[in-house]
Amino acid sequence: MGRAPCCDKANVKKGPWSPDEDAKLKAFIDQHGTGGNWITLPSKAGLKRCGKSCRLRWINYLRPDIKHGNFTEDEELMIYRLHANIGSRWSLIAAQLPGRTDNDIKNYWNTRLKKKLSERNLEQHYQQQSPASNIQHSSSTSQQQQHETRLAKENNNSQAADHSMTTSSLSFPPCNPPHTPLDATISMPQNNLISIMKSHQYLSSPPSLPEFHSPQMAQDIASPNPNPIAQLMTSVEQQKMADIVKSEDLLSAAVESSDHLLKIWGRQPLSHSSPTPSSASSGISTDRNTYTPAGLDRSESNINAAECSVYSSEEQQQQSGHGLVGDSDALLPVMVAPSPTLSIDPIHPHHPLGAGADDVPALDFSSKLGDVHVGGLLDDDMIRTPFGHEDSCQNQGEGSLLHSGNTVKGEELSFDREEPNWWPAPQLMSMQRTSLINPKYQQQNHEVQQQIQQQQFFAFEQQQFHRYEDAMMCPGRLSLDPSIPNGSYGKPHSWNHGPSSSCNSNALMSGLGIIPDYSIHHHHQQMRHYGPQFSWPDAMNWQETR
DNA sequence: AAGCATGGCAACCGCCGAATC
DNA sequence: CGATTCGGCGGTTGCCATGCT
Repeated sequence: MGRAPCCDKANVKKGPWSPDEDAKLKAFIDQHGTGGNWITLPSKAGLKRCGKSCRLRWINYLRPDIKHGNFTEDEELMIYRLHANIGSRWSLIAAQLPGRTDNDIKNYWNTRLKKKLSERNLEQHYQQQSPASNIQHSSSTSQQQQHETRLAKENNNSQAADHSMTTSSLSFPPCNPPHTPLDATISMPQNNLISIMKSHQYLSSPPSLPEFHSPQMAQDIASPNPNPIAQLMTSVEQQKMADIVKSEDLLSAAVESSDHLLKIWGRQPLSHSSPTPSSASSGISTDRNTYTPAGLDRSESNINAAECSVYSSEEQQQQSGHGLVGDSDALLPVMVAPSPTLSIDPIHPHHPLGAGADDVPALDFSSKLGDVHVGGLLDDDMIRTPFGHEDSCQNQGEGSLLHSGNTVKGEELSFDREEPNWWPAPQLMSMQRTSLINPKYQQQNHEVQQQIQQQQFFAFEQQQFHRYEDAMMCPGRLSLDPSIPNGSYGKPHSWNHGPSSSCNSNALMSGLGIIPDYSIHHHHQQMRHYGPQFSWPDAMNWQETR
C-alpha cells in the first residue's frame, strides 16, 4: 500500500489566502521550517489548506527572499534569452533570476514578453516581406512536390498540437523549401544571409555570391534527392554508419551520460516528446525531421531549444543523453544525441542571426561511458564573430567561439568519474564560466585556448564564411545524416555538429535554418566529394578523442 | 457613470518522476 | 513489484483592477 492521503480534499479551503492565513503560515515556517513535509504542515500550522497550497503560497509569495515588483530590463533580457534557449522551463529560468519565482516569470512572459515578442516579430515580418522571398522554384519535381505537401501537412499537424504561444510559434516569412534547386543566378530572399550580413559592419563591402565548390557539389545541390550525402554513400558505408550509431558503446555511453546528468539536474529530461512548438505561419514544417526556414532569427524560430538535439532515428531519441548549453549567464541542459556528434543550442536570442552564443560548455558524448569532454571556453573578446555584436551594445566584444580545438585530449579534460561531485548543479548554476572546467584542468585549458586562438582564428573565420555560403546556397544540404529518410531535411531542433564546429558557426547556421549535421563519416564523405572546401581542421583531433 | 474589454497575477489543476509502503 | 502518495512543474483558470467607450 502507499502512503496515507495527504489531506481531506473536502475540508480544505481553496481560493485566495487571507492575511490571517498568511501570517499563520509564515509564523509556522519561520519557527519550524517546512520540515520537509508540506502535507502535514497545514494541520500543524492550524491551517485548513492543502499542503500543496501551502507550499505554493510560501514559494510564490511569502518567502522572504521573493522579489516583488517590476522586472528590470536585465531580467527581461535574461528571460528572453533563456526562453529562447530552453523554452518554458520556468523553474530553470527562475533559477537564473534571484528572487523571482517560476510563477512570476511565467506570468510575466505570458502577459507581457510574449506579446512584445509577437509584435516585434510581426514588425519584422512585414519588413522582410518581398517578392523575392516567395521564390517559386521552377523545376519542381513531383518528388519535391510530395515533399512540400508532406511538409505542409506536418506543419498543420504540429500547429494543431501546439496550443501554447511561444517564441517558437511566432510567425515568420516564408522561405525556400529545403531542396529548392539553386543556381548562381537565383535571387535570394531579403532575409537571407547576405542581406543580413550587409547590414552588419563586418562586411565593409558585400561579398560576391558564392560559387559551388565543385561540379559534384552543384550536382548534388540540384539533385532531387534531399539527402545527397546519403545518396553518395555506398550501402556498405551506410551500414557502417548505422552500426556506429547503434553501437553498444555509444548507447551505453548515452544512457550513462543521461543518467548522470539527470542526477545532476535532478529533473526529468528536457522533453523531446512533447509537442514541439511549431512555426505558425512559416509554411514550413517544424517537425524535427524537417526543415527549418532559412533566415530566421533563432530567437523566433520554431525551434524549441529544449528539443535542440538531433536524432537520427527514433531509437537514438530513446537513447539520448544530455548536454549543457548556455552562455555566461545561463547554463542549461539540453538533449544531445548519443551519436558521435554534439548537439547544443548556442543561440543568443537577440542576435539578428540568432548567433553569438558565448561560453558554452560543450559536452561531447561521443566518447564512451560517460566521459564528458568539456569543451574549452574562450573568454569574451578573444574571438569575435564575423558579425560582431552590434545588435546588442551590451554584447560588444563578446562573441567568443567554442570549438573542440581547445578541448584537450579526452582523458585529460573529460569528466572525472572519480570525482562526480565537483560539478553539481547548484554550484554549476552560480559558477562563473571560467570555473566550469574542473580547476585542475583550467590552466591547461587556458593554454590550449591561447594556442587555438592564435592558430585558428583566421582559418576558422574563413571556413565559417564558406559554411555560410554553403548554407545559404542550399539550406538543408548540410543535414547529412544518412539514416534520415528521404525528405528529412535538417533537424530543426538540433545542431548536430562535429566536435570542432564552433557554437557561433552553428548558431549562425541554425539561425539560418541550416542544421549542420556533421559526423566524421559525413565529413569524410564531404571531403571526398566536395573537396577541401569542406576541410575541417579539427576533424582528426576529434577522431583521436573518440 | 455604467458596462464591457483587457491585463495582471494568484491560485488551481493535472501530470510525472521519485519516494514510500 | 505494484499501488499509492509526495513534491515539483508547466499550463490554465478565474478573480480583480484598470482602461476604454
